[in-house]
Amino acid sequence: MAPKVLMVAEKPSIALSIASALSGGRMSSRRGSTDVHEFESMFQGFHAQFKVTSITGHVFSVDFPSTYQNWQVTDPVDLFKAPVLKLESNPKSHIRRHLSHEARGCNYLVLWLDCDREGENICYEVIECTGFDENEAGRKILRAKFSSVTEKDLLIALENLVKPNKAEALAVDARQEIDLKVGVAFTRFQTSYFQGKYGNLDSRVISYGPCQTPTLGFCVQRYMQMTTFKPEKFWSLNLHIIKDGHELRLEWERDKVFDFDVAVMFQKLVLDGNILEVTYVSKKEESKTRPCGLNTVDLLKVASSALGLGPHVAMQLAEQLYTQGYISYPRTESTAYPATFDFSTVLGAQLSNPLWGNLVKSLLADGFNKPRIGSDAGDHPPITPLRAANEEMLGNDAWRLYQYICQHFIGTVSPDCKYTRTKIEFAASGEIFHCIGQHVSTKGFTSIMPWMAISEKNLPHFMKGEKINILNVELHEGCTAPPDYLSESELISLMEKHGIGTDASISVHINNICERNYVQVNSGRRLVPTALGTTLIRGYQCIDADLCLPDIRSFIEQQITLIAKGKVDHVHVVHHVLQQFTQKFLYFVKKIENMDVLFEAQFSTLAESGRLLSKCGKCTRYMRYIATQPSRLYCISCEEVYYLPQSGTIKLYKELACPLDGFELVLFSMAGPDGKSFPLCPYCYNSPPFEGIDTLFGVIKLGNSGKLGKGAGMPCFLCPHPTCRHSIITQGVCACPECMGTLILDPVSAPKWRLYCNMCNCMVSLPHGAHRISTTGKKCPDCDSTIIEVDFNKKTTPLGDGATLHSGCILCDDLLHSLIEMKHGKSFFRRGRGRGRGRGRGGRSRGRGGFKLEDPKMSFRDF
DNA sequence: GCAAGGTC
Repeated sequence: MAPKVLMVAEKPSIALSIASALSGGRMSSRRGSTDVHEFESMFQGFHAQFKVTSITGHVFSVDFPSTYQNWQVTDPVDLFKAPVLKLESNPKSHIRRHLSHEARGCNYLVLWLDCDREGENICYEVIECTGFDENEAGRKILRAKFSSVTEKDLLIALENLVKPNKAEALAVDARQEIDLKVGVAFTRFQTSYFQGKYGNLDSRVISYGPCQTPTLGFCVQRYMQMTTFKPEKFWSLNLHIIKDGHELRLEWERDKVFDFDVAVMFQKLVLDGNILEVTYVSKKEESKTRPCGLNTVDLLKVASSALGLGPHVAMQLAEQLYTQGYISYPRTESTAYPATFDFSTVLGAQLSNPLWGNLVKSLLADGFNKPRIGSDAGDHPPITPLRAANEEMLGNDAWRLYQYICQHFIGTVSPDCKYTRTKIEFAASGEIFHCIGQHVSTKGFTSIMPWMAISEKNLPHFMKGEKINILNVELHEGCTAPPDYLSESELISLMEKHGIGTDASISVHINNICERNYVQVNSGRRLVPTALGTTLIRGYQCIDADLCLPDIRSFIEQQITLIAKGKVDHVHVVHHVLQQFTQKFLYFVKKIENMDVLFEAQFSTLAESGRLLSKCGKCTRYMRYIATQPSRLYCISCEEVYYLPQSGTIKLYKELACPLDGFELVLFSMAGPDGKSFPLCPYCYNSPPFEGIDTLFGVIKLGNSGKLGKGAGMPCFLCPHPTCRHSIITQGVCACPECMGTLILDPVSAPKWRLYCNMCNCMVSLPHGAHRISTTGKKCPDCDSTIIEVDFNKKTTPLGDGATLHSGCILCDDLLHSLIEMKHGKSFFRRGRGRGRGRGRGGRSRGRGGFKLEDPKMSFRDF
């Protein structure tokens, strides 16, 4: 039987290229989690059946077990020693199931992941999913090494399959674990510490990361240079002459001096001599070289500085252009084209362009230049256009980005720009002056990239030894100026230089520090650090400057490189690095007050922030509501913070209190005109009373998304399952007749509903056949308790035909009594003992306490 | 609620 070969690529586009190349275009494709291409061909000397499919980047990502997920319970320092789980990154895409299914019955697994460390790591993720075993007899795992996806390179790779490199994969495992533990530990600690003290930090989370923090560090460093800059006055000489009827200004060789008297002395010296002699005339052929291929970092820099598009947006647009087939893969480090690159075809696609079609035509006719040799990172070819496009097809921003990619590509195959540079030097009383002229002979690539053009400057003719009269010598006073805020483009260069982030992640880190409110993008796309950003960096500098220096990333990289090279065991390296970071963390915690004094000077404490809103259940005093993110309540006397759901508004809810803890309920309304509202208890929201349930009285998940959103409703808090149809008595405001505690609808007994009170463990049965219980929002005129509605299902009701909806007060028999009696002849509820809403506060009861459904003594009245 | 790295 013909052997079966499963091939897996890192992304769908590569799987398609591989299948087309190996099958000669004769394959069939079917849809799956990712597409599968099937064909038959020769493999290792045999006729074989091939399947080529792909994943979409990493299949797994690392995280902590659920026992470490609670911020209140877990001490961040414990995270350094915590176990780490690999979980499917995107469970909904079912990549794992897909690979496992496709691998069934296959004899060979060929891994076509990108040829870098991350790719090597993903190889082992794929192996894990397919169930292949390296030591298994009869099944083989092979790795294809390729530097481009041209047919030729892919066929060569197929002939030279190797084994995947475990050491490189382990280096990535190490990086993942270190990044996770360090990032999460510091983030949780400093978030809890500062959010628990200050009210106007205006960031949901005070994050720390070995990439994002040094990125912020660069912005703040420039800001510090600006604020500490001391301007200095300087003076220079502007010397003018007239030659062939043209006035000409000459540059002073000394440029500027910082002493006024010295400047005046030079001015006098030159004026007294009054004659200028040409001492040197040079004329040189110069050239400005055409660009190398375009990589991601250069694209992002141009997008920011010339097109005004931020890196995050630029990457989104590039991604869109790529998936629509207008450009090649946009995430690459390489500026060198592969040897087999087909320039004519790429150029040919641009012939129809109205702006540069003619230029392309002449390049194709006259023979275009081979691009300059750039650097080959072994990942993907430089970014080039593929299909022709116009503005209508792409939309303005995508079109401008596409246009640049085209111009750059055409530039790379155009001639260099050639020009003549003339320099004339003059002397006057021993002082040297000069002027420079430029004349372009070949525009070359600057025709298509006009912003790179050499400016023409014609000079009159000068002869060596020629003497010229000085027209005047002006003393110009200037002042040194501080540098401007760091531009995005400069930041990208710094990140690249220091190895912070990768081509794919640089834009993410910059976006992160913006979203966390550490920097703001100013006009001209310059990054202005916020008070929060500068305070954080100044704080790290006070405690441990390493934490915000780029070396922190290079240290990790250098350590894991030892693993990749097989020099040190990965467990040892991880242990060693984490031990160092644990020490740094403990020292940071110990010295946090040094950072805190900076925060104190900059921000308002929680006690000074927000406004009084709702009562604390512990001290019964009003708590302050802080609306800036993260929105929360702060009790000044208890010094406790209660976080609230974000992105919405909060107001007091009917002055009702939660029966479990006495905290006043608040109403959360989601943002937007149709935003739903949910009542919630601030205490329960922060520490859910029932295990596995997000919160009592409102909020949180419903629907498949598991998030608040369109279609979300109030869940049954007894049964957290999203499809549970049990409703709770709305907002739980019906009071228990015994103790005035809130009665909770018990779905366990459905369809024979019961209400139970978990304060006093009593229970009230409701009529059999009731299929919905809810509150009316109306109050009983007698006792001020809430009137409930009992909706009976006609078919099952023992009450007889016509029984539909009954309203009544749960405390005051009268209303309910009379209503029910009309149909039934007896009351459901015993008369309540108390009247009014006074309620003793019991201890907080966790879980369902002593409530026993089957215990008849507990039953208030078993109907 | 948290990192950084893939990719869509």
